[in-house]
Amino acid sequence: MKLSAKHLIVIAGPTAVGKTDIAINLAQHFNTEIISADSRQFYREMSIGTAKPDHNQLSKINHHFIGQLSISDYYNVSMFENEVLSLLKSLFIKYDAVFLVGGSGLYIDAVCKGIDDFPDPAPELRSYLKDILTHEGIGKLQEMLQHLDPEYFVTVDINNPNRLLRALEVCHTTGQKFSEQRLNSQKNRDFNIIKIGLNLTRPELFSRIGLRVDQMIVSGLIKEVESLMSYRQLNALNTVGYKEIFEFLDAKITLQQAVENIKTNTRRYAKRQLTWFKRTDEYKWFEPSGINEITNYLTMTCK
RNA sequence: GGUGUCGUAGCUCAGUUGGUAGAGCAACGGACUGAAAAUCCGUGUGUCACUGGUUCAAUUCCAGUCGACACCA
Repeated sequence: MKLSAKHLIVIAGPTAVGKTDIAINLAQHFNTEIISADSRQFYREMSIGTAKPDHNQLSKINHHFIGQLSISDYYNVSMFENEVLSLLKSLFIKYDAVFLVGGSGLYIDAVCKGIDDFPDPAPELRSYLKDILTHEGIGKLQEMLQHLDPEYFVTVDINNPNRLLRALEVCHTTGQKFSEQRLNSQKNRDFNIIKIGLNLTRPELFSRIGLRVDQMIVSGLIKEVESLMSYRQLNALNTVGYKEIFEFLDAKITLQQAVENIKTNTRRYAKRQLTWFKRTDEYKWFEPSGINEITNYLTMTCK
């Protein structure tokens, strides 16, 4: 453990487990602020479908990185890392502990461990490579990568277009192999990091997901999605809760089917989140009802 | 009440001319360093309704029971 008196307390866990409420309680108890690490709550146009904290919740504790972007803004993990680090610098002047709360594992890891620096690829390059994918298929991308970076080619998720596009993008932009630049280096942070994971039994979690999706419909999800219809091609809207309602609005499926699909896709998302967080033993796991245990644990650990 | 059809995985269904069974979806497991609520990979989880009979062997053939549906009364 570092000698620094500053602590970043991470609260992670699957969607719908109850992170928002717990984090607010804890932030009140420790008298501090919350940084959100939720890659879809960044967007101000998406509220109901992302289960953003409501006005009442936001008024209790200062939240950062909620609704600071528009869905048409370009954004990525590296930008998040830099912005959070610079925000932390100023928050740690006022507070000894700050909470980082969310379900986006990659974003949390970028803040905690850092991410290798790559130059930003030109937007034209990205669309050029995407065109190749669309018109010539993934085989062509595989061929290109095998030629440009044979080392990465043998370890890459060969059928995953996103991985191939990214590697090619970096190779082309830098003129060097992706594998030579992706060092997976761990950056040192001048604050201590404490990681808390929240989880429930599967039946409890799945039941909460079902209830929350039903509640979203009641709260006006359809209207929210309808208002975004003309932006549907944007990446931010390639999101559970939005893509299914688009299909309903296209009259491709019934509302009932759309709701079922949202529940199913949310369950799968929750499972992927758990896979991410469980692959390290850095998290100390609690049930969301165990607020007292968490408070005690944090009080002890922060000393 | 009678006749007929059906009963196989969580769901929808296929199949076995008798050698204990397989698809889709769901589910489960995993990967993942600039799209990450994205993207990708892997895995059948089963008293073949029940009870008997025939047979070396029955999920398959036969009988009965139960259940579902349809038609006739």
